[in-house]
Amino acid sequence: MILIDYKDTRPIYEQVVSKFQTLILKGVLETNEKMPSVRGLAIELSINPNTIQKAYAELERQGFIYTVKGRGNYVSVKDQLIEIKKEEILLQFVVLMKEAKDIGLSQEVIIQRIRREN
Amino acid sequence: MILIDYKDTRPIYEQVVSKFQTLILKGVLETNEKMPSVRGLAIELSINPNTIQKAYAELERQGFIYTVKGRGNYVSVKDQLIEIKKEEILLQFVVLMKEAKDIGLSQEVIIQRIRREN
Amino acid sequence: MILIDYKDTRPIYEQVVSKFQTLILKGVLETNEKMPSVRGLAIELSINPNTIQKAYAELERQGFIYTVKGRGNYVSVKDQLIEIKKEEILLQFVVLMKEAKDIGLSQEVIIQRIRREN
Amino acid sequence: MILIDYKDTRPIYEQVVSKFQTLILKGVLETNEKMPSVRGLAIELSINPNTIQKAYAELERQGFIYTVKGRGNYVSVKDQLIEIKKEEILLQFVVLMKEAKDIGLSQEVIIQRIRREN
DNA sequence: GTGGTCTAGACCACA
DNA sequence: GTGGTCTAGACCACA
Repeated sequence: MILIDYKDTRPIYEQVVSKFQTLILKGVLETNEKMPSVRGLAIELSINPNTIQKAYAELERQGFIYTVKGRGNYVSVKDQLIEIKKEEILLQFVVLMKEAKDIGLSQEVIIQRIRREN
Repeated sequence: MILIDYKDTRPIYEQVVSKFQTLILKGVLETNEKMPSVRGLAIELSINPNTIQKAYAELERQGFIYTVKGRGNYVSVKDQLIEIKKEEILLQFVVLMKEAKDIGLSQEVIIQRIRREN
Repeated sequence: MILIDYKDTRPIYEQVVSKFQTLILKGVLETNEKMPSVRGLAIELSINPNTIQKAYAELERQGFIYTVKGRGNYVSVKDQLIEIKKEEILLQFVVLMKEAKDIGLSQEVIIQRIRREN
Repeated sequence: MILIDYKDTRPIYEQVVSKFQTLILKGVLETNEKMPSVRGLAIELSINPNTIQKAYAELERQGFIYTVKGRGNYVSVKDQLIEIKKEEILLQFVVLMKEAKDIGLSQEVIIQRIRREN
């Protein structure tokens, strides 16, 4: 389900976080579904359990999963997540647009390019 | 001219690089203008000369400045830099657009938002 | 595996870069093989870890190695490196040939000498 | 006669040395002709007399000029210089050829390329 | 353990 | 004065 890319420059725990975000947002993992156990996943990927633990803590902080003590981790309600994610991306567009303007790249050129590429 | 933000998670040398990139791209520092000396800037910002050195080496590698031994560092020809930067930003827009589509954020919603905010 | 030559006028970090380039290009170090650790090599050569760090950063920038945080440095895929290197050397031949012509050294004399020596 | 290129990465004195080598080898400056005075040239190029002094010392060491105390510097006998230079270049070819072989670039490919480019 | 960043401070080449 | 290199040593994130 998850593969670590050792040539990726990002730390492993960040890769794990990002992979699960995608799996959850795309619906591969469904609302309230159980996440793989920390230990089990660590063995499967041959990485340190601390690293998985850190990734899960981050996913919980971001609201993607919730923890039930003694039972494990579960996927949060998806619809709310998507709304949050959408806002984040819109914000990134606005920030990038500002950078673009600073170096004389006009809104219209960018909008044209976005339309062309998609 | 430059301020270090100790709450910023990025390393200091990276902040310095990024600040100067902006100053150069915005034209605050002009082509062939002398950069602050390594030692002078280090004292002004109360950071170690090695850290400035590292930032300047990176700026030189990226083509933003050029070094004359025994004389100092100078700002490179700006026009070429801007063209490179423009391409980079357009690429980021395309990447971001792809992410947006994956979670069902339509082109038109994004374009509307960009137009509204700017 | 690596020896520093203190009579060499080049800085130490450059010698280290150059030695590893050779080892990688010659195949002594193979694709995905682990590089010596920064600290370990520093102790072995009795030089400062920062100096090794600088050399490794340069090797990474040039595409010879890749870094996995918390794990170490690894040798990159070799084939691409060799193609780049070949082009560089051919370019150097052309430049040198031009210099030769400027002082009246003919193509044929050079080709003869190369053939004799090799 | 001589122009300093401040974007050149080489130190100024080295640029001066290299410019005069070319002028002498190409015959622009003839055998026994007087070299420009250290002070005069320093003023003309707006650089430090120490720098010119260093360049002339290097040219003398390499046999390109000779010094007459109280009179100035003079261009050496050209024919000998050319022979020395030719040997140097041939040596560089042999060294480069060795590098080429190490990465599997054959003599014949190089000779072909040299022939094609010239 | 492993690499990345940073400080304090020295010494060198070059101008 | 100016940048470049290096040492000694600390602290941090990551595994």
